[in-house]
Order: sequence, then structure tokens, then C-alpha cells
Amino acid sequence: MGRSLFSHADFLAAARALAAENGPAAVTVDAIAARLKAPKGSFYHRFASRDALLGELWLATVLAYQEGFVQTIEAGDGLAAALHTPAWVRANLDDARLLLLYSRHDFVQGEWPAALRRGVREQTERFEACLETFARDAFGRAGTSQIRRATFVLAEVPTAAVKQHLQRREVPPPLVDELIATTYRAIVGPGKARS
Amino acid sequence: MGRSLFSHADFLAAARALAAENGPAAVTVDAIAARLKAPKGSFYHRFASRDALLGELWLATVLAYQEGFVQTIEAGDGLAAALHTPAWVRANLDDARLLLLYSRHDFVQGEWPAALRRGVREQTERFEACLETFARDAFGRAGTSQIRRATFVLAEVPTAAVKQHLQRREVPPPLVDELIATTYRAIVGPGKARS
DNA sequence: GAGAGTCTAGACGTATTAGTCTAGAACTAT
DNA sequence: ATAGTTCTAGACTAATACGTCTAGACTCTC
Repeated sequence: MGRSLFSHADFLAAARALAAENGPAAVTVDAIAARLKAPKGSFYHRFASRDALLGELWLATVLAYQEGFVQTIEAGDGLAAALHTPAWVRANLDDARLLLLYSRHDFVQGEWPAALRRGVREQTERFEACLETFARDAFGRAGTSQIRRATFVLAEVPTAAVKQHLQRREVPPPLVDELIATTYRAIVGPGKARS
Repeated sequence: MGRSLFSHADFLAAARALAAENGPAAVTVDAIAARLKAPKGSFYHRFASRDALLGELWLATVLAYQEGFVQTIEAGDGLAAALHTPAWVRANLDDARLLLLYSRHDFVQGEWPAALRRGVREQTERFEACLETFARDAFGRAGTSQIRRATFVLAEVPTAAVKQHLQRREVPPPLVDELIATTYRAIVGPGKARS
């Protein structure tokens, strides 16, 4: 083997830093190479394509975000799940910006690399399973209408409430939690989650 | 004068169609010209730059959206203002996709063209004035906390509730209005808007 | 009808990108 | 040591943008 000056993780870290600074569009292969002072050839020894790298970056970020969310749902605490978003955002401002200010398509331009498809599918399914679980707990069944409500209260409202602060690179104020919680109680009702 | 085969409006219409189909990134000068079978030279006789065209497109769209919103606020009907978003979305699916699925920066890449700056500033100010008016009506004063609540209930929640349907090019179902209205009443209280 | 200004027409220049390719350096296993 | 593999190194290719430039056609005014 030749000497390995630049690792898989090095490229990912550089990409993450570039994305945090100027968004995923600024994560070009040349920019990554320049930041590491690595040659482009080395990049393509580690990653099949730009999409492969950005797909990995996105997936790792979304899984980190999702972990705490899934736990609160499995613990049966819907309100905590709704408040997980502002909490995670406060603890991970840069990653939160990537996840909530941009869409998957800003990362992976073409088709998803085959190596990541499975991971993305599992991520999606896990998230949807959470919504179903919550819908059943909070609304008695998991029909389309209950799923729709669950999405609203667990995903749409929390991310919307946090967005403007992310745009300004600010930590969301406590008022955000209050707005989310008030909305939660109005839609779900007080104490409807399983104990 | 030479004969005018392609008008300002023709280019805007072509751009709007392209944006509706594949997003603002697909609105390249070449794509517009190809769609109209116009030469690029003609484009640059009408518009100073690509940003000038996309800026105009965005501003016209946002003003169309904002018009109904401002009216409901000036009529003192906060709930109607919150429900204006799903209503407008249903009546203008394509324009709504442009406005709510993409950000201003997906349209204008660099600095805003000088000719549009004033219009954008006035648009912003008018919107913020609405939020202030509402904050005073609904919460008694227009401090930062009241403005923040107003933003949540009039802008963030309605657009978030509608987003997933826009992504699927679907008309938002009535349930969306219910979710927005329930949230509105929870945050503002019933009948707090001026009569 | 002549001159001037405006628009059509599209080739061209320049920049930026993803990805390829060849050469050689360094390390490992035999 | 040496053969083979892996990685470094960066020039090169191809595609796609925006924007410019020159030539000529058209129309309006005088």
C-alpha cells in the first residue's frame, strides 16, 4: 500500500466544514481538495463520486438527529419528541443548519448511490414507524389523518419554529419551546400520550 | 426599431414555466432561449442578467401571495390571514411551489439587482408591518416576543403545514386548515383579534 | 428613401465543475 | 530486494453555465 495521507474521515470533515460555512452547494470536489491540500485523485480513491460523499454526510447527520427523536417516541413521550428538535438544534447548530435549511436534493444531485440507498430507506422507514407509533398512542389509530396530525405536530411545527433562528445562526430562544408545546397540547390534547 | 419578436413578458413566462417544472435552478438563460426559440442576444436586450429575470419572477410571485395576506390583516382578521396561505396555495399551485419550496437565494444567486432592491425592501417592510399590526391586535403590544408569536402563527405554521403537499404537487387537504386554525386559537386565544 | 436606433441571430470567450488518466512514490508481503 | 498494490499528484477532458460580440435585418422618423 502507498502511504495514506488523507482518510475517508478527513474528506468528510472538510466537506462538513465547507457545508456549514456556505451550504452544500459550496461543497465541490475541488474545494474539499483545496481545503485539505489533497489532490483530487485521492478524493476519488475514497469516494465514488461527489454524490457519494454528500450522501454520506447527509445520512450521518440525519441519523444523528433522528436518534434522540426515536428514543423519545419509543419512551412514549410525544411532547419530548416535539421538543427534541429545538434541543438538538441548540446542541448541534452547524449540523442542524445543514439538515433543516437544505433539502436532501441540495446534497445528492442525481440518483442516490447504491451503497446508501438501503440506509436512506431504513432511515425513512424508521421515521415513519415513529409517526405511526405516535399516531396510535395519541389518536387511537394510525390512519392517514392521524399520521398527518402526527407529522404536523412532531416534525413540521418544530422545524418551522426553529428555522429563522438557524438562518441567523442563532440559538433558538426558549419561546420556541413554548410555541411548540402549546401547539402540541392543542392538537394532541393534554396528557394523551401513553404513560 | 427592429421588430420585437420576444417580449419581456415572454421571457418571464418561459422562466416561470421552467421554474414550475424543475425548480429555479433549471431556469438557465439557455433553457429560456431554447423554449422560446429565441436567441440569447434577445434575452440580454430585455434583462441585464439572469439574476434580474429571476429576481423579477420571485418578487412578482411574492407580491401576488402577499396581497391577500395584507388585506386580511388590515381587515383585522388574523385567523383569515393564517388560512390565507393554504387558500392561496390551492388557487396557485405552481406559484406556491416556487415561493414555498425554494428560498430567495435559489432565485437570485449574487447581489440583488439595484432595480429590484427597493421593491424587495418595500415587500419586506410591508410584511413586517403586518406582523406588528397583528401583534398589537392579538397580544396588546408589538415587542420582540409578540412579533415572534405572530410570525409563528401567521407564517411559519401555515407554510410548514402546506409544504409536504406542495412537494407532491397535491392540493392541501382541508385537514391542513384545521391544523392551522387549531394552532392559531391555541396561541392567540379565541376571538382575540379586533372585531 | 436615408439614417439611426433596436432587435434578431448565434458564434464565441471565460469560468467552473465533475470526473479521468498517467506517472511515480511509498508501503507491504514474500 | 523486489513485485505488487495503493495512494499521491495534478494535468487533462467534457459538460454546462453566464455573458459578450459582431453582423445583419427590421422599423420608425425625418
